[in-house]
Amino acid sequence: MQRWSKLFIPTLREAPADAEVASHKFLVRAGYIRQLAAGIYSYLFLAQRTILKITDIVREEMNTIGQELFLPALNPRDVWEASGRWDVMGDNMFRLKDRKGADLCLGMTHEEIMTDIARKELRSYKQLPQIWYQIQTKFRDEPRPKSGLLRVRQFTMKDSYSFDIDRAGLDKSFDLHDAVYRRIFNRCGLEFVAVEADSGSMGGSQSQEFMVYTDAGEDLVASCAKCGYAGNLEKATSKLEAVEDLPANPSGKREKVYTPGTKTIDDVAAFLKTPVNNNMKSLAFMMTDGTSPAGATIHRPLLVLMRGNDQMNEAKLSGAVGGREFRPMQEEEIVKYFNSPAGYLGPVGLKQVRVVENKDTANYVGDADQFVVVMDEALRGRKNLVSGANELDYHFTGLNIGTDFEVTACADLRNVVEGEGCPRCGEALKLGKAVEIGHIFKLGTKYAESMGAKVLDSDGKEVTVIMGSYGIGVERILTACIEQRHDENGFWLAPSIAPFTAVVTPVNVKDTALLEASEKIGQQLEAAGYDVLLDDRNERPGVKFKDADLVGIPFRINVGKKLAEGKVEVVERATAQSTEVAVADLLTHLQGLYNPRA
RNA sequence: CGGGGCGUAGCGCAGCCUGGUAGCGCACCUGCCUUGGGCGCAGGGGGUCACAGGUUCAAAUCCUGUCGCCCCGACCA
Repeated sequence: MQRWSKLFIPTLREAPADAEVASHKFLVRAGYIRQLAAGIYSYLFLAQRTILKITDIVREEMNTIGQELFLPALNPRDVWEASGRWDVMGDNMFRLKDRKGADLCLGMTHEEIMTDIARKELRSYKQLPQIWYQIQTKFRDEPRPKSGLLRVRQFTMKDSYSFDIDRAGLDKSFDLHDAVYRRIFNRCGLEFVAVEADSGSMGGSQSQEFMVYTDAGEDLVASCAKCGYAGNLEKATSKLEAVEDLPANPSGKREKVYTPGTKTIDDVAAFLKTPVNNNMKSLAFMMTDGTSPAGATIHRPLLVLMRGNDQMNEAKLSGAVGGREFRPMQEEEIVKYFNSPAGYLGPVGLKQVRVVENKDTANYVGDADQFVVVMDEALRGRKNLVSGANELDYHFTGLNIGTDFEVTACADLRNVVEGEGCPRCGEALKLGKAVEIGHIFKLGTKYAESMGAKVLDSDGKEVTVIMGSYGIGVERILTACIEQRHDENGFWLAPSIAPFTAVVTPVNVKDTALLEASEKIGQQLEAAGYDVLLDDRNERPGVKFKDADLVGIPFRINVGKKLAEGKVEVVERATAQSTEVAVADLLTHLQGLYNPRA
């Protein structure tokens, strides 16, 4: 049992002016954290206690499927060069030199180090599968740290890596993590959703994020309350209502129409008196596409075709062009490639690349001025569309795919809009901001291949091991809990991760009967497995109640004037519900609310 | 990296425009008082005014530069 009067719990009446989100304000006010620099925080006593409780849960659950290691945060350059990520990580990686001038970095994640161990030590399929995990500090030089502990430059991550001999093994390792993650987040008292996610340039085949809905979040998630479908906006799709096509032009062919001063889709639709979704929006980008024989980066024009009132998702486009980088065209580039001012662009008459499929991504074959044209799925099968004619003040009507223009590829590119139908069951989708607290995905052979992690299979043949990568942001569990469980006075953590499960509050410590009874109660609860904080400070009751409400402890036991009748008061922080309980019944009563030994 | 804002006591802020003794609330220390929702009274401690340079008899205040922090955007394995 700890005595508040002896502890360092620096609570504040006011939040620092630079705190915006609830978790940040309360973590500072409740004396959990103090900032050292942008995105770098010291964890004080209460924070450290809850983080240890969280990692205890993580460790306990992870031990059911894997083995804990502890790997260096300080990494030599060559390991990261072996995977190719020394360059890829760019400014996001902290880099330093040792006294001999050798390059080192601080680990952002540990695929490289784990794979390095695997390639040096694993020899046979008989040693597989393996699941190795660690709980370690990670360093990322975020361009913009923000929102307290939500986006920081130094944080704790549980990261694990699976090594399997085949796809089926990887599927199993993935499913094991999925199940364990659900248990971990449930035990921490989080309401979360598992969502389909974009695997990005990691090249994974399946990727799932664990998200907590909160306005403090930076991701957008679409989910279906009926069937449970959920997807990151970068991945989510929806059932779209069919759009009625316009009738064909009387000529049966496309027609060029004079549309003076109509630079936006809405202008064109209004001018032609056609629904916006019968218009095709043309978005022009410049894309990098490999290097020329001379070593120069090739820049290639990229045209994206969307329905008139759809928004394009950049992550989806990135996937559609094999992860190549792109940016919007500048005005003079538009004129150069389209021979037309912006506002009247369209796909008709553009020179296009040929596509040669290889095993990973499409190869574009053609001169550097030849276009890649990617069309959104929502346009597939549509007829008699309207689009710019690549000429000032003119648009085409009656455009048909295959007749009037070709596309290089067709892909899902649009952002789902709230209220659209769930792709599985048709129910209206909900869209909300969310924080990512965990991510599991199938890496495949990306690192094992580039770094040469191979074993012999049962036929004596050398095969590359298949990997998965699985992360949990430890501090984000804490912040997400606070975002989910707070009011104007403070927050309440789940008893499993709260720094203390109960605070015993003698209303007046000068009254020795109250203090002694409180101590006795505290000892009794400790014996039953509760972490008890005794608020023995010589403060007025109001001060103690305010502090207790602030710091996240789920239960409070008030020891006051009713003690004369043998009664104390149990207050549940989450509901503010207060119950008078005879001291003799206190333990049973509390166990009914939460039993640490259960 | 682009845009905006802010740096004055532990926290929240005023003072700066119009240069002249550095202030307020909370917190902290001492004493008294009080004890069921941040109580009251009296006394007290604490600030190189982010840093550097300049202007001036005199700079928290005006000028220049630098650093730091926050917000929006870009970015984000």
